[in-house]
Amino acid sequence: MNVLSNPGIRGQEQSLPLCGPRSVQDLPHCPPGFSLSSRLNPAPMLGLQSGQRPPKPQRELSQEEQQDLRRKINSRERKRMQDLNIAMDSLREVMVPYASSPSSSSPPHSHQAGAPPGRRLSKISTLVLARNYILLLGSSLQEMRRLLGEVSVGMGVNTGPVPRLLLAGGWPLISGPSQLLLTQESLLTSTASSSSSSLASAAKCPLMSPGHMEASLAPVHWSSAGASRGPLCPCGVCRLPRFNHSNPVPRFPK
DNA sequence: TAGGCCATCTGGTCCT
DNA sequence: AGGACCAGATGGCCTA
Repeated sequence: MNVLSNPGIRGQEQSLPLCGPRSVQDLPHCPPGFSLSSRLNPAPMLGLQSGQRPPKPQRELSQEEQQDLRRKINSRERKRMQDLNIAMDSLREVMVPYASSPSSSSPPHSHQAGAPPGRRLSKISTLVLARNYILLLGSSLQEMRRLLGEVSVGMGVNTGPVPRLLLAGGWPLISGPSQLLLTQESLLTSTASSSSSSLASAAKCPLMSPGHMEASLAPVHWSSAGASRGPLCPCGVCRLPRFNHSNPVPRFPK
């Protein structure tokens, strides 16, 4: 039986290896020639080029040893992905205060009684939002520095107490990541359904399109003025002003 | 029912 | 050698 077919068990800490069509439980049914890896069961390399050393002869592992090793590898991979999901959840907590499922231990689409409305941000949405939020913070910092300079010049002092604008908390920029989601429009129709539909339209976001993903890595120049005036992205996720990427930068080489 | 999102398994590659 | 990381494959769940 595949535990994935058991609702509610997904995402929970699995101390035991999964049983399923692709689990180690079915290894005995694997076709001839199946190998866990070239390291576990060194087989002739089909694409071995001349000059390359053939793999060192290694001890053949028994079927039980192979299964144990495969369980260990699977367990590590599961743990790794769970850690990744934990980190993603912590990022979601920062980005989306109304996330319905704060923990990855809950089914991603569950609508349990008592759970807050709305849907958990997808991974891609979380990452795009985080990126945009970081960019916005950077531009806010720049704007703050610029205004601080103006205030200092106006007061005729170079150094002095923090301007009252800052002390009063009236900074006209962004107050938190949720502002990336709760635009004026969404505030007017502030319902969970609108949030869900906005998230559903994330896939249509031009910023998230494959082509734009490349360009979106380029440095962008934001300003609070531009953020308040420019046309907003039609997708419901980022809801950020469109901007032009003039100098796309290459990805980091793998 | 199709599409999106996800967890898991798996084999390969790289690093320590 | 063992672990981390990655990407492809697969199948389940959910929503429109």
